[in-house]
Amino acid sequence: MSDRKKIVALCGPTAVGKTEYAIGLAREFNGEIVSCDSMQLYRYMDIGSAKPSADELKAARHHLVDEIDPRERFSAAEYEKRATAAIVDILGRERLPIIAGGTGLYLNSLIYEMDFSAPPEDDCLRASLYALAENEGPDALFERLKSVDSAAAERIHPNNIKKVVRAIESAEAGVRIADFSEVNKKRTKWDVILICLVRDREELYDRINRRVDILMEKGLVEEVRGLQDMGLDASDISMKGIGYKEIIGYLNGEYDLDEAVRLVKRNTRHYAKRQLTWFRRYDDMKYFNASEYPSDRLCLEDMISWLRKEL
RNA sequence: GGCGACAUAGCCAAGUGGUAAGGCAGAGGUCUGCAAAACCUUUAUUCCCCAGUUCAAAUCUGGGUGUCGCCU
Repeated sequence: MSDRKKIVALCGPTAVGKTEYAIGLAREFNGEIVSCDSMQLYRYMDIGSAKPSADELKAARHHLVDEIDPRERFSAAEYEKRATAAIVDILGRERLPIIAGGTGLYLNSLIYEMDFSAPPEDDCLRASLYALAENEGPDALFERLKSVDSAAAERIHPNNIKKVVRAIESAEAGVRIADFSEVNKKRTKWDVILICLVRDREELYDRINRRVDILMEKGLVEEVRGLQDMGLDASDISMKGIGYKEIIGYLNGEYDLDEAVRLVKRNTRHYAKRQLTWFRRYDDMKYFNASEYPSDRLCLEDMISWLRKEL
């Protein structure tokens, strides 16, 4: 049909088993994996982010894993740039890019033309806006948003201070942030075939709970201690990741280790649920429920044969 | 066997005569430069059971059942 190239995106909630499936697809279709994961990007954060193992990284070429120093500030805009470069590179070598991961906003930036031209963060202004919310309440901050961008005020909840601040910051610099619902132009460089791997909720939650226990056995606490020794603390973006922020709380003496583990499990379950909500926005998503197959191998085979027809 | 306390949603729990707080878990959702973030919505026609008092009972009375504690 069109001369646009087809690429694949394998998404799904955390702990569903994406890594293994993505490698399976990469092997079958001469592909390379472009990670779409806001935490696996960071170096030194191997255990908590459930990064692919050394063997898995060898089994297929991975991009955007282990690329960023956790002390750096990263953003969706930055991801979009790097991932686009990786995809162009892979296509240039006549191989299939397979986007794999669960970070919805990042994925979205590769499917749709998102306008990241809005001004970047202004720390000084942000600090004063947060201070305003702190001292005079979220409503005072919200009034300011109304005066500079009434359309944004229509769709942002007054309590969502982070978003209100961003909208004010952008509007006062001259660019009103766009409404997500208006982002409907697909990217012109490629067509993304969307696949979502899911499992029955109960099974997924069970996998999450078990995975957290495994991360603990692998030495998550030691990993976090090491990151603290590197100078990282709760204020770093990378340390907002699930598994990191809770262990930091434990190391700071806010609660005991059992409580930290309970929080990691709970927050991971909540996260998986939010991811599933996000993916529902894509009408053209093809779902594979691994719980409906007797084995992962058979599910992967089914996925491969479906994809073969699509490519 | 005796005495006492308690019994409210999957869990924790407030409520001592005026029509069931809150938290957690669960479910649904929002999303344009921190996204594993941030935020929103939602969950008991009924308070262990039976009878009684009252205009009105989760709240008071009697009986039953159960749990826990203490004593023998």
